[in-house]
Amino acid sequence: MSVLRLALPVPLRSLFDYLPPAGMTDRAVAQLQPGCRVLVPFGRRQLSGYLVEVTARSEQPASSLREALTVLDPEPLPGRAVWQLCLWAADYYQHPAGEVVALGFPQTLRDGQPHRPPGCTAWTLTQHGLGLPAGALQRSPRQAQALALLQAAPAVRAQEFKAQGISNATLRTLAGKGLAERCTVAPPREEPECQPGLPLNSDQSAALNSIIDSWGNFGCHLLEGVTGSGKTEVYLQLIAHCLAQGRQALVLIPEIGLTPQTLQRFQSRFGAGIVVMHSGLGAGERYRAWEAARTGAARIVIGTRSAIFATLQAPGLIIVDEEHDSSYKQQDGFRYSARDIAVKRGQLEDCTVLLGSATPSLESLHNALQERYRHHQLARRAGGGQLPAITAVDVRKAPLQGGLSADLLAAISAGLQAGNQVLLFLNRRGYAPTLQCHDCGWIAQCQACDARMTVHRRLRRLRCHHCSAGLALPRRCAMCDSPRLLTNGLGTEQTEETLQQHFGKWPIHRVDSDSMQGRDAMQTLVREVHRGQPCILLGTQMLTKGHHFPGVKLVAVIDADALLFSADFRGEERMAQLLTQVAGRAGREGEGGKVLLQTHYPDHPAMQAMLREDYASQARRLLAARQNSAMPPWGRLLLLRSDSRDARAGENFLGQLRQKTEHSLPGGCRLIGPLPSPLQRRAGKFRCQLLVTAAGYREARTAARLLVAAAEQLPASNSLSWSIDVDPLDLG
DNA sequence: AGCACGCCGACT
DNA sequence: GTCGGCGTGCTC
Repeated sequence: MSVLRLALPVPLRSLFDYLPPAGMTDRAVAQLQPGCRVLVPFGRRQLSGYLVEVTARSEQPASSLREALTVLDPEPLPGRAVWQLCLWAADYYQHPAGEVVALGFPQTLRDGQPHRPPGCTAWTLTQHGLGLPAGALQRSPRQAQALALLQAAPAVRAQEFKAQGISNATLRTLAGKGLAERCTVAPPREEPECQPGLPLNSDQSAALNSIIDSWGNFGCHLLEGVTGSGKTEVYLQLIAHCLAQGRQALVLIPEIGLTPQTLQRFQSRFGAGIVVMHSGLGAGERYRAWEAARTGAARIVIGTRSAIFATLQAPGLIIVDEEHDSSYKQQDGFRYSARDIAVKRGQLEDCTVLLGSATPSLESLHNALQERYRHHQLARRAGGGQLPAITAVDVRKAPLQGGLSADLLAAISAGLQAGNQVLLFLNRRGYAPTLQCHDCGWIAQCQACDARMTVHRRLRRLRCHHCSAGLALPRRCAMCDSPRLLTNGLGTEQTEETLQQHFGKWPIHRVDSDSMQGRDAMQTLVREVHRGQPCILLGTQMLTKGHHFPGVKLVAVIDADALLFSADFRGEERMAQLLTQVAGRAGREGEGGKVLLQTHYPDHPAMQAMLREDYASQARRLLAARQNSAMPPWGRLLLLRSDSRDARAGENFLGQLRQKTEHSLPGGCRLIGPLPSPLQRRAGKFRCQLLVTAAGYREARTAARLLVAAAEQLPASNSLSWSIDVDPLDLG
């Protein structure tokens, strides 16, 4: 007896056993390969699962086994490496394998549709047509010509007939005689035509040559290059090398990093053969891109996080740009890190992996310093430009208008008058983070979260930035009915007003998720700013990611203090990355870039570090400090979260989990909690967490398996859900 | 996750 | 009398 063991796309970690479809021979069953999709009945519905193995017997009672309906794929669609990668990731992140594998498929295939590659129309000979001798149909020269083409290849694209002057009518005649028929074939492989690269400076060519020298096997490289040092040019020339070897390149970019600018740069260098994969794609486009990557029709695949699961026909290079960016880590459901999976994939595909950043994560830096990765540094700006000077603006006792000190206002004014562009960074959208009653002190809180509601004046609404709640801006206090309501603190909307008063005659562009609503709002803005006219750019992180504004000479951080007192152990790392990235927007072209940090704590060690050291040396210092606390990257973390309607249930659940597992965890593991999450109530649910620290990779993996097994055995009490986060980024 | 079954409130 | 609310239980 043969049993098909399947991974099903359901949130259940077990595999499911089925009998082979009725009528399938033992021989055919024995030849099935892992990764094939199999359509099965599941409860009252049908699902398309993935064959993990064919086994001789099942743990399940034979009577409970149901028959599979059909095997959907004669050959598995994911390549061997991606299949292995998915199983590895499912185990590493302790997530159901079926859901992981499904991520590598376009929606129609997940739904169990047969694989009909979206290709070009073509013609092929029928059985009858194949029987014709060469040189047949002499009485009709057009038909004979068409036949000759069809006899030379298994299928010929309609386009090629057209090119030969053979009309559709001729082909239809052949079809009418039962000799030929329509079919679809994969689009032809588009060959990129590499334009010559820009000249490289010595750092760039050293990095490029060193990576090329170690080409041909798995190897991971960290390219640490200051902002403006020309990392992208190194990527492009490395991709050109990869293409010349007949291999494909996969380029991952952060979620919002896919700017038309980036794409344009790739297109103008390589011309054809590029596909893009991101969440904005429609179902059809996505399928097309996926198929082009899988068949090799696409030579370069540029995509966001989930593109790491796209099968490639012949990968030679995987690039993770801005590898420190937190959007590589999925923050819900299957909480994977595309950057970490990229390194694993490089091993499985035996190809080169390149992680690039101006501000590498301490994880990657650690791997580089431990010589697990090759380390390449670009310390100079490509055009020879100077890195901007960073200065603190001490705002203690200084009067602030809309958060702007007199010094900053003067600097902005001077910049604009000199014909420069100015970039202001404020990582808080809305008008003000708090609405308070002046008479009784009442503060507008979200009903569903432990959070204050943000005032959005333009919209005349209060909104919670942690859930979807929103309500009309109240005119009177909810407690005492006083009409004297004040706003406390400030956001981009308010600062924009102040700027409007002072610099009304210059254009002021606010750039946050509220103001950049339209599909191409950002693109329109970028085009406008690139014209180079003096203006003010005021925005949140949105402004700093993936966009270059060469005309900006002055950058100011309006509230640098907001980054100073983070409870998270990564707080300082994040602050250094963010401020360095923001600062890097200044003076990209030529010289004279200036960066001002407004702060009440100019003497705070982290602030001093920003002023005196570059990122590279800060990062090394922070890395050393982490060693003492055995925090990542020296140690490993697992986070178990619970989510429940009632405040106690989650703490109970995690407490039991702790009791059940703490004596069997591998040595060196420590448990912290259960504790309420920093924002305990969110969207009406109470959140708790149990943090596990482990000494290393092996210990963390063992602990993860143990904890999940134990959690699954605990009674699934009402309205409680739990999840595990392996290598969590946010302990919140 | 779906999709059932199951047992209590406001409607034709 | 039913339509339907979502609690809870199962899926090889």
